[in-house]
Amino acid sequence: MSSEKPPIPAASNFIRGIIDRDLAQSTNASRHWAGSPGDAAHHAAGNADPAKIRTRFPPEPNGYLHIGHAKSICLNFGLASDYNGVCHMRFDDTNPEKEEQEYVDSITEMVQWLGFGWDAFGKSHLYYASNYFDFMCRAAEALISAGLAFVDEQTADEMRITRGTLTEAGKNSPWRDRPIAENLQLFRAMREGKHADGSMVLRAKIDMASPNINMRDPAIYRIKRAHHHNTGDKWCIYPMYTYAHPLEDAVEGITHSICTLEFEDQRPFYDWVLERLANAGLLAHPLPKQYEFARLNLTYVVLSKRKLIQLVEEKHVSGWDDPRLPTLAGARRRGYSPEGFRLFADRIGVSKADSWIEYTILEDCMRETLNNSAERRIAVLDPIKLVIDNYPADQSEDCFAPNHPLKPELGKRTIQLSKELWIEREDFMEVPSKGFFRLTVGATVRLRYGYVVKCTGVEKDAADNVTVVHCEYLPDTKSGTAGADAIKVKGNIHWVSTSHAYTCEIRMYDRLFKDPHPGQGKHEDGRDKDFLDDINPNAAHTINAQLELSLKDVKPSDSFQFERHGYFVADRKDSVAGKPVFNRTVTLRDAWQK
RNA sequence: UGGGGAGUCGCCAAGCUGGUUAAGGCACUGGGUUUUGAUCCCAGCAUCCGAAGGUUCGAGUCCUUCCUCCUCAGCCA
Repeated sequence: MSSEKPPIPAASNFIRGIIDRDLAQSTNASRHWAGSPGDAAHHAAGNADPAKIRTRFPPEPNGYLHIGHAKSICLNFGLASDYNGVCHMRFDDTNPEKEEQEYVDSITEMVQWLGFGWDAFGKSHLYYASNYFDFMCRAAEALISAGLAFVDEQTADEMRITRGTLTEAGKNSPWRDRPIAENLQLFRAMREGKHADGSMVLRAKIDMASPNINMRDPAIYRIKRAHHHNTGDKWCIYPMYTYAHPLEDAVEGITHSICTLEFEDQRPFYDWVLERLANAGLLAHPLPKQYEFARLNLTYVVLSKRKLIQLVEEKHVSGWDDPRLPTLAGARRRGYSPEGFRLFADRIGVSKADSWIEYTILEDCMRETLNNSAERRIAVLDPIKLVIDNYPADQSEDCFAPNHPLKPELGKRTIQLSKELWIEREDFMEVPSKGFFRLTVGATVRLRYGYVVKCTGVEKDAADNVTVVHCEYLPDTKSGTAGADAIKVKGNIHWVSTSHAYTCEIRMYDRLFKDPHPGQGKHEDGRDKDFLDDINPNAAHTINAQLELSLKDVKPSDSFQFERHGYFVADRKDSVAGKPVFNRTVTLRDAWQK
C-alpha cells in the first residue's frame, strides 16, 4: 500500500451526469428516511434522509455471481460511496422455485470480498424483497380498488395468444371488466390458497393495444405453492419482478435504480406502478427513477447463467469455483484481486453502447494490482540442471533477493547457491534464435542475485536431448559486491539450488475458450457453432516445479510473483500447511515472445 | 413491418444547453531506465465523430433522410 498512486478522479459517465444534475437541482432532497423500508406514512415520520443518493445491488439468489456482476456491484456501491450515499444490498427473491439460501450466502460473501459493505449511517442495509410481500399485496389491492388491476382466469396459453404480436395489438381478456369488488374478493381468495396454481393471475389493467408489449396488461401476481427460502410457506402467491421491483425501490427510498439495457422497455411500467401507488397515497414523491446501462461482454468468456450452469453440470470444469470460470468464486481462487476488479470497472466505464471488452484489459488490471502487492519469489517451472564446474561441490553460499523491487521496506531474503542448480529449460538454446540473449554455449549470463556464468558445454541423452548444461562462474561478479557490474551481461536468468529446493504442484491455467466470441459463427461445414466447441482443452494442466524453500510455508490465498513468469496464488482449497498448491493467476507480459 | 435503445481511433470511452488545434485509458510504434526481455519514464498515434443532405459566421453536438447493430410477444429476473 506504500507506493499507492494518487487517486484518479472517477471518469465521467452518463449516470454520474444524471446524479450531478439531480444533486444540483435538489431533486431528491425532500426525501425522508425512517431508518427502515416502508410506505409513505412510515417514511413521513422519519427525518430527512442523510444519504444523498440511494442505489441498490439487487441480485436474485438463484446462482453465483460472475465478472459481469462485478461491474454492477462496483457501479452501484462505488456511486453510493462517491456521492455520500448508500447502496442497499437487496435480494430480489420473488420466485421461490429458483432461489436458495446457499446463493444468498455466496453472494453476500463475494460482494464483501470485492471490498464493499452495506453498513452506513449506523445501519445495515441488507434487505430482502420477500420482506415486502405484505406491502406488495396491499399495493395490489389499492390498484384493484382504483380499477387498475383485475383477476384473469385465462390460461397461460390463452394469455400468450391474446397478447398480440410485435406488430399487432392484443385483445382484451374476457375477465378484464369484472367488478372491483369481485376482483378484490378473488385476489384475496388467491392469497388464501383457495385456487389452484396457475388457475388465475392478477393483471394490471393498462392497454392491450400498447406498442410496448410490456404494457399490455402485464401479470403482477401468480399463484405458486412453493417453499420460500426466507418466508417459508407463508405465501402461495408471489409478485412478478416487473411489479415488485419498483415497489422494492420505492419502499427503500432508492433514488437511482440502475439496471441493464434489457429492462429499458420495462421502464414505462416501472413508472406506471409507482405513479398509481403514489396517487393512492401509498408511496411518497420523489419516486425512484430507473436508468439502464450496457451489461459487460468479455472476449474469450461466457457470462450467461445458462452457459455457466452447463459448464458446471456437464463437468467441463470442476465446480462453481473452478479457477478457469468467470465466476467471482473462480476468479478469487485463480488469484484475481478485488483491487484489480475495481480498477477494471473504472477502466471500462459505463455507457449504453453494446460493447465487447478485450480480455487483456482484465488481465492487465490484475497484473497492475498484483505487481504492486505481490512479493517476488523464485520458481523453476520446467527444470533442467545447470552445473557450475568451477564451484566446490561441498559448498553453498547466501545470496540476497529483495522481496519487492518497488518496496525496499519489505526487505530481502536469502537464497542458497551451490554447484548444482535448476534453471529454466527455455533459458538455454543449443542453437539460439535471432535476438536470444540467454544461455548458449560460449554465452555469458547472470544468475539473478548470484554470479555471472559462462556456458561451457552440455550433456545429451541418446535421443540428442540436452540433459545437463555446464558453466563456469566468474568469482568477482557476485550481486551486491563491489565488482559485480564490471562485466555487463544482457541475460539474467533465475535459478534454484537443487539441494535447496522442493518439488511443488502448480496448476497452469489459461483461458477457458480459444475463440474471442465463444459459440459465435459457424464451423467450416456451415454448422452453427456451440460455445462448447470453443473450449480450450489446454486451459488447465498441472506441473511439478522446483521452488525456493521460502515458498513452502505460505498461507492459502497468498499471491506471489514468480520472477520472470507471472503471478501465482496458493490455492485456497487444496493448499495444506507446509504443502501449498499454486495456481497461475496470469503471466507477466512478454515482449520477447511476441 | 410495431415499440424501445445504440453507432466518436484496433478495444473501451469523455465530449454540459453548437464556438479556437475531438479528453483519457488499454493496445500499438519509437526512445530511455532497469540484475525480472517485467515494472517505470518520455514521445508518437482520429483534419475526423455510421452515411448523405441541410440550418448556421461556426456542428460530433440542431434538422431531414438513410444504413447497421442490440432489445421486447415468461403466470423468469
